[in-house]
Amino acid sequence: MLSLKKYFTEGLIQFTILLSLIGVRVDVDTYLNSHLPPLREIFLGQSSAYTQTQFHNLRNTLDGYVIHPKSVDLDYYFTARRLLNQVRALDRFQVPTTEVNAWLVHRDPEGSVSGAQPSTGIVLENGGGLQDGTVPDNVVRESGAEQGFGEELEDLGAVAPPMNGDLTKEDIDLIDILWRQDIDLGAGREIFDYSHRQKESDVDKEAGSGQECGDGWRSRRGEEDVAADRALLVDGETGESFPAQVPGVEDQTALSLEECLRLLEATFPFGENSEFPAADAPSLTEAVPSESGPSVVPNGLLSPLLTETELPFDLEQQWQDLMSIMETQGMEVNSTAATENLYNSTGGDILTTNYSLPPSTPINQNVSLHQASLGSCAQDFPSLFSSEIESPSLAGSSALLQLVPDNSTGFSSTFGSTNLSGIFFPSQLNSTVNDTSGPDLPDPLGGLLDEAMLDEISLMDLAIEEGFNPVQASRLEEEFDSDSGLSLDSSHSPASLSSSEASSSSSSASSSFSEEGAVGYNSDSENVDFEETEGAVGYQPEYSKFCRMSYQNPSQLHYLPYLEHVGHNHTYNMAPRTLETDEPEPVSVGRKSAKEKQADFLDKQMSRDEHRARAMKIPFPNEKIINLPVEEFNELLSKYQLSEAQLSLIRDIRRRGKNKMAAQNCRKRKLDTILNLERDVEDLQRDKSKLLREKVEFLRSLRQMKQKVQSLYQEVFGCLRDENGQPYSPNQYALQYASNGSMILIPRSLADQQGRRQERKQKDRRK
DNA sequence: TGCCAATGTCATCCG
DNA sequence: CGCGGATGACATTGG
Repeated sequence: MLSLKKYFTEGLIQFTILLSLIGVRVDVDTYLNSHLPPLREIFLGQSSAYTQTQFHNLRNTLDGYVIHPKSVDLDYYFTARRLLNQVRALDRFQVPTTEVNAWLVHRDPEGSVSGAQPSTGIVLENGGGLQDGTVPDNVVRESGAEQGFGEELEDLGAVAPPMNGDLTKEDIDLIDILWRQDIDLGAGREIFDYSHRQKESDVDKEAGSGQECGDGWRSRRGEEDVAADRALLVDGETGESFPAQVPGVEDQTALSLEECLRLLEATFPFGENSEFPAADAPSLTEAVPSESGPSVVPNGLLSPLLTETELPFDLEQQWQDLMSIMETQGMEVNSTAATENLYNSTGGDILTTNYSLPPSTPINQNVSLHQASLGSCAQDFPSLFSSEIESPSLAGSSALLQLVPDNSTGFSSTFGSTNLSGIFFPSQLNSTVNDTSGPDLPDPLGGLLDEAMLDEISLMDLAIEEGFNPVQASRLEEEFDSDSGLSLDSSHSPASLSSSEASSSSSSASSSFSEEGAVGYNSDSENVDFEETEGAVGYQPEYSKFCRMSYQNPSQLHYLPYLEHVGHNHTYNMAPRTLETDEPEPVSVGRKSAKEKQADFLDKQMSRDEHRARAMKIPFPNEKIINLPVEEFNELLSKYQLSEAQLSLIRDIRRRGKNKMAAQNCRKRKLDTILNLERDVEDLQRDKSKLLREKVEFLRSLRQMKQKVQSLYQEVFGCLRDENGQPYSPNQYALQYASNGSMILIPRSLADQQGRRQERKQKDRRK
């Protein structure tokens, strides 16, 4: 039997969770223009047990959302609404202002290092370009990436799904006509969209907080194009504008090599986490001492998400993803002039001599990177590279060009010995001449951002959208101001309601509401000594406030003054006058018609047990029968000479009365349990949504970093020249980080070898 | 009159 | 073993 009960209880919980989940995903109330009651209403019932008489006009639902079916809690309501607004604010993809400022503060003091631009997301969102890799033009690819970003936003649910609202066919036709009339005025069709208008009106109604939520929606449609013209990118949700300049991508042609390296460092702050060993590098490189002091690493380059939050997945995984994505995409993004120089035929002949060189016979040219300058520097090379390069003695026949950054220590600490060649120059490049059109392989990160996940996020956002409508507050206040139909005592104020309910819900929030037991709901009673007022029903004032049985309206109470401070006297089994004496007396004296009315009224209010008690001439009120402790109850019984039938009835009354209270408590508990579960589900969904959003942000940051690294790598690589002043072919050579922080140029075959070795290691480690 | 939500009651379990 | 709380199931009530 116990297991059976447990089964049912768990079944109830599961059912509740299931319904909540359904209620989120199938947002009946909002998105389906439902004529159905809100979901909660479906399984909790439309009306309220305790507020029916108080809020019979309220329907207990505002905009389809139940505040509390049993007792309205304004504190909770407004708190929930405020929190909901905050959550909605979280919902928007935006870089908080403080974080943007942090980026600016941490920027490399040299203004030329504009790769450290503060805009975290959109403009650097070139991952799309990385993925398709077929568009040779950077600018085009960037715009495509922006589109991809927009789609991503939409996938994330940041954009309200289209809905038809309550449109009838006439409405649609009218809209069509109006639209055709206005279309030449430049009005977009969407302004006739009912949902759009509704959303806007909602936004307008949202004071304060609405600004952040709603404006973005408008700006998404209205300002998007304008923003693009202004070279500003507008966050689809927040409406924040970001400068569209992407110095990190295009303007870096003007960067010095030194700065680029610093950028590289800052872009990869993984430091000790870098798992790329220096195993093979020392044999290939000859360390050149660093010339500079402590490195200046603009950590601010990193997305604040990366630095301030716990990474959702480990860096190792990120590295692997980075490796794979770079391998698949290779140099495809690189279409700048500098890169193209790498592939022109002029350098080919010279480089071919190096191709045949065995990797075991490297020579160092000892070219310090800081001596070179990056960018479209092809014409500057003769002057840029010192005689060391041109010197045959130094160059020898080696294909190994050692590049030493001026802050090599920082480099080594951050990169270790990293086979960048494995990252940037996939093996396919060795066999393919067309470097600009890399293999169109799926982005390994794409799996993390697949549609399913984005759909999930979208649903989560929808779930978050489900909540208190801004209109609800005002409506609730109106309802409160209006005649609620019952105001029995002074404690019956919104404040006392909310406070008492708050205490109840706070206790239940800690999952301990059941510990209060059957009498747990009278603890916060204001008129504790109500029991002294004879005739009060057995259950507690807290309960009586919500009890439907106490449906006397104030006017009736007017001529029942003795009930004013009792309030719920429907279980009286005696006429009021007789109660003071505790003596059995004929009930209906009938001296006056008013008195008769009173008696009739009381008769109607009396429960069956009270009628029975009166019929059996039980000499004390049912309240005492029910609520007295056993000892006192027995004492009371002993005072009177009662027949067996009377005693039996009294025991029944006591049993039923207690059970009645127990049932009420039980129902309230059940309801609280369901509500708490519902709240928990909402909280969990909110958390999940938040985490998913953070994940997306991380992935976006990672993509930015990859892109930065890629472009910087290409910058660096493009500036390298062999002893003849010709650029190296990325087909044959690759840059690699050595353990000592230096950067070396090694033949591609060697780099591929190392890359494969590392891959194997990673696989082993995963196992 | 039927529906439905709220409430009451009974039976039962359980501490 | 009786008391009383808890609770599922059913009955009653009232809108």
